[in-house]
Amino acid sequence: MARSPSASDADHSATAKLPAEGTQARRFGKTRSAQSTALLEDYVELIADLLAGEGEARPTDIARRLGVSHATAIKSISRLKRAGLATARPYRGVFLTDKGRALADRVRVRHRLVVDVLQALGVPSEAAEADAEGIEHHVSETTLKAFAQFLKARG
Amino acid sequence: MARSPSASDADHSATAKLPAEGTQARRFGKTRSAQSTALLEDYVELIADLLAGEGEARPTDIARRLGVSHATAIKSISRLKRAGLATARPYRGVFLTDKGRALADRVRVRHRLVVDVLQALGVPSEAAEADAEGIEHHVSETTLKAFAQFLKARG
DNA sequence: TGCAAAGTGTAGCTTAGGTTACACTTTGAC
DNA sequence: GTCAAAGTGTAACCTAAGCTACACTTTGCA
Ligand SMILES: [Mn+2]
Ligand SMILES: [Mn+2]
Ligand SMILES: [Mn+2]
Ligand SMILES: [Mn+2]
Repeated sequence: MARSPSASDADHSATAKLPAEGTQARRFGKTRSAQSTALLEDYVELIADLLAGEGEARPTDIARRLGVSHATAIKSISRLKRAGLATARPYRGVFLTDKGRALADRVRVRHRLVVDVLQALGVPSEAAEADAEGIEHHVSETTLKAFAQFLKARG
Repeated sequence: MARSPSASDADHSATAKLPAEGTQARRFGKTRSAQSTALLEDYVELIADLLAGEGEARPTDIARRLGVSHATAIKSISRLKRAGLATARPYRGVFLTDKGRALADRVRVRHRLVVDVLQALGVPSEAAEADAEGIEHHVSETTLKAFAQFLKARG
């Protein structure tokens, strides 16, 4: 088609609000990759909590808490194993590897921080908890630092 | 297996940090459904921006800005059509329906607000823009109101 | 001691979202 | 006017994540 120059060249756009193509693509790409790790993060966080709270993490408990079928949970646990985050033997519950425990720790801290910031901004606690469950996976290290700073400065 | 009572009954857990099963399941379910609309939201927002800035929204431009192949963009545009958010005729670009425009407006306002709050918290602008691209899809109406309130109160 | 209920695992299906490869339109430039 | 390059559409394939249905283990309790 040999790309018409009429509406696309340079920056003479009406509102001048579109970011550079590559910049925008990089941002969306980051978001997509965050989504692909979100599920792993939620699983390891939950498994760590169950292990700490109940002494064991069983597929059915995990499934019930996530609101999915046990079959779905079991398949995701396989993905955790493939990713080197968890171990599990048939009928014997799920455990975290060192790597899984390390991830769970980071994820738990981040979750807490996101909830605290939301509440500091005046978000009611149930909304803060619910929204944090999704937001946490998209908060970069840079943003995390700013959050910590903000909470500290604010007492 | 008849569920052993030993470690699961009541609330006598060690750390007492786990939310009620149903509450937690509801939160995770909300997050999952937000993820399923995130892609639609990003597409309509981008299409609206392209229409405003360039006068047209073509599959290849959309694909380049999202950082995906044009084939992927075209398939997602089909999903937008199925959802009643967009129209498109072969080789003729993409347009938004009234519903699509309305969604784009809401999404743009929300995107802006999230970026502004992040920056107000001290997040550098590129990180704010990048993180907002993911965060925005998980911000509830309740949280949105709190954000607006916070920005107003703070000048 | 056994057996039913609960839990676990697997198979088969679906949708979403991504890819590459290839064929078909469109259109600006010559 | 032609025609090549750019854009568009479609097919075939992949993985992730969800589901239901069904078969197999485990284990508390009668
Ligand atoms: Mn989460
Ligand atoms: Mn979490
Ligand atoms: Mn977005
Ligand atoms: Mn956005």
